[in-house]
Amino acid sequence: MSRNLTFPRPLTTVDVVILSATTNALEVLLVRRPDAADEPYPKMWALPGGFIDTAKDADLEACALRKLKEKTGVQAPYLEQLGSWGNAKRDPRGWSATHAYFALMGAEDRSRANDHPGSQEAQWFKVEEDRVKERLAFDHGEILKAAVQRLRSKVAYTSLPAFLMPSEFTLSEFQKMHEVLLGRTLEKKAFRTRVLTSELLEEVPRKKEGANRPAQLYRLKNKRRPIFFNRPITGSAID
Amino acid sequence: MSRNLTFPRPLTTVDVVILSATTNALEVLLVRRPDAADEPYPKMWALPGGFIDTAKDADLEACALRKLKEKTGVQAPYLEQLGSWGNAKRDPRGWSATHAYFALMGAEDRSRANDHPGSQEAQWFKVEEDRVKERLAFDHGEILKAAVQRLRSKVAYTSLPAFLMPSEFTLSEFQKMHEVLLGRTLEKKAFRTRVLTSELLEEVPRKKEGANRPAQLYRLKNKRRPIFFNRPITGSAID
DNA sequence: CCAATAGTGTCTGTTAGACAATATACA
DNA sequence: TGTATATTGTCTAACAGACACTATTGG
Repeated sequence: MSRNLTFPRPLTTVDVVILSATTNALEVLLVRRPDAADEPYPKMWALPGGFIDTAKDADLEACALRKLKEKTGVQAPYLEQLGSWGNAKRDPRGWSATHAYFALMGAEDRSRANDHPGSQEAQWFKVEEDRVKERLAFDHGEILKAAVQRLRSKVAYTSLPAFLMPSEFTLSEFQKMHEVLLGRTLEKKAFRTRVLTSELLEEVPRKKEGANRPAQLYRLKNKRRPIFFNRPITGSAID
Repeated sequence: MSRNLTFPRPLTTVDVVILSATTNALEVLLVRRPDAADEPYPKMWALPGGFIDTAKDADLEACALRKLKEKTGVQAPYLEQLGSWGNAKRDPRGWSATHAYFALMGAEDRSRANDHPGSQEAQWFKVEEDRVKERLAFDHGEILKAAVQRLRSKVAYTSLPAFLMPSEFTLSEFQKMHEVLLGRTLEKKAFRTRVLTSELLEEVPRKKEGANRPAQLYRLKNKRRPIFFNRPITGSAID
């Protein structure tokens, strides 16, 4: 069957869609492609990623984490395998396949990423709908789109938005994050009941003060695993 | 950054977890590894799959479909990307990564697969819990487990079980399929209401006769896309 | 009539959606 | 007190879970 090792091997990369959010918008971290004659898509913006280092990377996830760390200095954000894309045309150098991951980064990690002295020019781009304004290298636009769609669809039935929050936050801030991701307002009471009756958050003995009634601060009970709700929250009907 | 093309390229394969079901159990199609000196895991059972043919395969999914067709003769079953597995140890020949897919095959396609004169010994194995009795080649046991878990978790909130049914079936048979996959009985009324109020099925003008009241036969409205329910069906509570 | 399976009626419990009402800060 | 935001109360609708009941076939 497989007169195996003689098959030409596809180029293999790992790319990471690193997402974070301001109070207004979802953002993605992109890096600029090198400007060299032998590099495809020179100077264009692209997802952080690149070839697997078979000497350093024990497995695919380790490779994704390495790239994440190199670009942002962040060790352990929420990380999920997104899918893989491979075909004959996506890379002008030949048949190539990429293993894509997506990472969510809270406010503290986001600032750390901003301070990180990367070897490559890197910048946060606002995500509108499911794309950035720039045309990206390779099929990275498509991969970004898949990541954003995955995140958006999971917002309705998981606690993923929690991984985009700072370490302490109010319920209103948490609701606002959901609304930014969904692009739609949510019903306050339904949101609060849902969140508070789940085992997602715990109170911290502090309030956020302002020119109004202070708001209870909460933090995540489990910084690693998302929780799954068994009914979606959608705000108004989708029809 | 990437002094790229000089990196050693991992071995790259595509594997397919082909699932079908009898009225009693979920089953998976496995093939026997060749018995040759230069082949790893000789004579062991493994998932159908193998190297990408960069000349023939336009993309990863085309490669998965090609392997599916080669092993079963089936053209277009339900096919979904499952994930990728890659590390230094899974293949003794070196750093390797596989892109895994999973396919669901209805009764007719299942018989067609049985009749298909494959180039390699192939056989259906009963899946118990989330494994087969045999130890599989490579990390295929782990990949199978992921496929079965994905299928099982989707049973509760999608119409995936429909893709394991024959082209016409009764609601009782459909319910039984759910029960086989979940390993738990379901409440008849809740099941029927859920299915019938969705847009999943349409009646065919025929009944299934037996030594009892004849049952209405139904068929899938859309043979390609699953539908998503917005509440899970679980039978008894999960606690 | 009996056995067996198909199919329905109806009540309860949970939780999202809508929206009004109340609470607590600062200025 | 007024303004702003936090927090709660309450009613409704949708739908799963439980379980009893009726329907329709062959033997």
